[in-house]
Amino acid sequence: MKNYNHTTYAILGLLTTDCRSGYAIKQMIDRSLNHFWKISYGQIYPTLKLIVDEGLATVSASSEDSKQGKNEYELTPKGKEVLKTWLEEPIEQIPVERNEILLKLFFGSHQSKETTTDQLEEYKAKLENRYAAYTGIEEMLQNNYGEGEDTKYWLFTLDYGKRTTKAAIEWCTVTLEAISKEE
Amino acid sequence: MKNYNHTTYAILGLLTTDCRSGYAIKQMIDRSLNHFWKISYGQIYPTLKLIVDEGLATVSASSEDSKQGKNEYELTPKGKEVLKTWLEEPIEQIPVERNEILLKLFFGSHQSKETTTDQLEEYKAKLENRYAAYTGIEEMLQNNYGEGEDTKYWLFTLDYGKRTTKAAIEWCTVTLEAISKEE
DNA sequence: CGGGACATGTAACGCGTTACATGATTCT
DNA sequence: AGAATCATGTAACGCGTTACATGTCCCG
Repeated sequence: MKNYNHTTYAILGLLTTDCRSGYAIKQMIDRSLNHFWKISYGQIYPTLKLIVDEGLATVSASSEDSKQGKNEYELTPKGKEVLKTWLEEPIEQIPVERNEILLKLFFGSHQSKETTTDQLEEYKAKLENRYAAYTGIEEMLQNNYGEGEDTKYWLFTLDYGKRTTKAAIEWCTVTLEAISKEE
Repeated sequence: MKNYNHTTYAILGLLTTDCRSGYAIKQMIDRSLNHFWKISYGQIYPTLKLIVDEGLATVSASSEDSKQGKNEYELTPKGKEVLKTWLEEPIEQIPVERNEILLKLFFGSHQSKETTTDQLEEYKAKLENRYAAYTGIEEMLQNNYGEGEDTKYWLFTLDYGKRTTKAAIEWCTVTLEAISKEE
């Protein structure tokens, strides 16, 4: 079976949910997968085209409604099979995330101490916002979709985001303390 | 002042340490920055060329030694200034790391439960290896470089890796428990 | 009737990886 | 002599972002 890139599998997976259009996929990712995935329209539309070309989905060019340029996609059996095959494959390697603040901190001896602490404070504030956003999504999921089988898995991924973000926040706290204390 | 990409700043920063050649830079990153940065030769050599073209470093084409194709780079005052300016700039945004296992888990309702747990177990094992590697680097740093001003900052970045990795390992544990218990 | 959300799409560009190509030095 | 490591470099390719272009629908 042919291999596709992760973006393709992500879209294939989202087509199993209520997302039926490129726009809906973008929204879903921005709202519910944003802690571990992101995507741009510049990828979505060409990839949807590829998916149709490969026979993994069909597109109904909104034949019934007034032609408001709204496309609805539906997975074919082949598309479902490709998705399932990928899901069953073992994971490759864990990625190295490039982190700008750690890169700057690595060269911290060339910074003023004030700059270092400012950057850490700002990073911490951003992480706290992120954490709050995750909590918000979590509550939304628990209220709106409490029934579905999917929800359970979506909450698992959120928990990952919360735990790692919390650990990063704690790191900011102790690092700031260490820097200020040493003086 | 002109802007460069993060790869360029990373190399500029490493040129302030003992790393003087492309090969040494690659080794340093693989050994000591691998928890938050990586780079390939395909980037290093063209970037070093750019850095010289821009007057941020000079290259001594190993004039003295037998011409064994070994280049030594040295930052110019301008290069130091560019680096410092970048270090003082506030950080942009925190990146979204794409995570294959979370993507698969998000679609976990389409997997067999066994596949899900296998993937989580494997991910956990890889995280544990990573954690052990960090501990190893930490010990090496504390033994070999205990004196330098840089070491303190390098240990901060390692601590970040350890804390977030540990949080991810704990997440694996509780998620595996939740999945096995629910049945 | 104007603004915001909905909706689709493309082209240019930047970045990074991979594979390839080459050759010197060092160790056994 | 052969292998491993040191060392530099390029070309092709894949992926993703950004900016641009276009148009509809719905609410007030």
